[in-house]
Amino acid sequence: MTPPQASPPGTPASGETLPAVSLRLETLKKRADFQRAARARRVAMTGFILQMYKRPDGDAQGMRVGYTCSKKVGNAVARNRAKRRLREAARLVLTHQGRDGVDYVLIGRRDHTATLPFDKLRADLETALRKLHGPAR
RNA sequence: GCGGAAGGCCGGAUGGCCGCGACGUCGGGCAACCGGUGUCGAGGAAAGUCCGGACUCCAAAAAGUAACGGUGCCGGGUAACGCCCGGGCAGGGCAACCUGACGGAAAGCGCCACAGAAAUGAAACCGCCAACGGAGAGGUCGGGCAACCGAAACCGCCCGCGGGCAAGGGUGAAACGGUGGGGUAAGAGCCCACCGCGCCGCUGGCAACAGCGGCGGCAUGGCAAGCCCCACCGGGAGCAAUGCCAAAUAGGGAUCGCGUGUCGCAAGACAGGGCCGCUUUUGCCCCAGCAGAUCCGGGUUGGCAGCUAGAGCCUGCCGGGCAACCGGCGGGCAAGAGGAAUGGUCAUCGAACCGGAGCGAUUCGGGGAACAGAAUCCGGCUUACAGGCCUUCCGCGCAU
RNA sequence: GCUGCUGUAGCUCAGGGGUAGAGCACUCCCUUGGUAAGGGAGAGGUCCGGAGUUCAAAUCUCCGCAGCAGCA
Repeated sequence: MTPPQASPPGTPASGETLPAVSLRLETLKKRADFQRAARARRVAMTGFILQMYKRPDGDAQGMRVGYTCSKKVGNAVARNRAKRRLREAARLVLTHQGRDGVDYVLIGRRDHTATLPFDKLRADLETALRKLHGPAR
């Protein structure tokens, strides 16, 4: 999985100083990445649970996002809809406020992810990001 | 107008902005890729995975057969089906129409609890009947004025013995044809009529079957979604199949099987052995310290193909057919993801539903769409589903 | 996606056409100074749901609904 591409040792691996630059979103696909994020810091909101894993310095650059909607969320329609709304929220928020070198995982919740007003969902994501970015040091 | 039956269709619409997936194309870049642009992008059930196929692998195929499984009125349609169409029969409905796992119980085995006399070649609990024997309280007969005594031909009762009968009773889901009449000691298909049943013949039909006639004289209780018999069909596994590339690990261990002939220098040939349950035929493999089978352990949880044009769907005309469907000519449509694309938002219009006004047509405000998301692909079935539209038909009521 | 298996008392399971059972747990009583163990008595069921076959279905058949497992 993800062979290390050995970024130049001189590069400062801090994406934390450039929040205004819009970053490309890469989708998380490997099971191992999800499991690693699941052990990391998290914050729960009404519409979702956000997990954030800071990859070690020297790893590949770029921000990655994963989405998880298990069978607990509902049937196939509810799961897909929840995933799409999370994806749209991530596109609007994380491209501006996300950080480089970080894996985010958004987990859908039963009933709320698919029905919450989108503005609320988006605002919650911003709040959750502040909580995770703030005290983490 | 009210109530109902059948078949078919739709199942939110239009537009703007920002995004997503696939393919094509243009530009930039050595390349990874980036940017622009065009086209296409969920369903009637995409679902359940219940049937049938295509396709792939198990080495391939044919014939027969055993076991196992499936189907089950008849005929047709189809690549095939447990599907569809038409017909028959049975049941339901006033009708339109609907429903039906609908072969065989006189090949065999098995089961039929409880109750009941008896649960299937009948038997006989209560009961019915005549004869015989007994008894002698009643009627009766004889005697006597009467109390009473006696008799046993008749009527009825009681007891006994061996017979005849199965109509009636009661039990049960079911009791060895039903109803009526004759008949008899009492009864009984014992006889007769009708109905049912069975057999035979004729007619109609490809057939299931129907109609008519004759005969039999009741023999044939139910269950085959119990075993079974008969007819027909079926090899197994599944796209996470399967093939290829790359990476990685210790090419590890255990069990089973063969242990090998003749000719030939050899190649090979012939025996022999093995290979989808078995047999046969064709075919393929083996002859070595090995190759084979099964299992355990270890590694990888990457990429590409399979992967979307096929018995395809829709439709116009013509032809065949009652129809399902088939044939011909023409037109149109047709997603291909892979942690898995259809989303977000705004505007306009909007069905159900809720509230107000009105006798009502209607109108004002609120509200903002059911079940549900392609995962190899087709044909069906089944299940879920707010609401709406169209066509045909039936019954009742009113008018003519 | 594909393929299997299982649903019976609070829990673990029997029963495979004829009145629903066992063990543990629960309630009450006995025993003990008290508790456990032991003994006795008792309560507890839409047999996952709906149709069908049958006189009769937890059992046989069909259609659903849940839960669990396996397969790259």
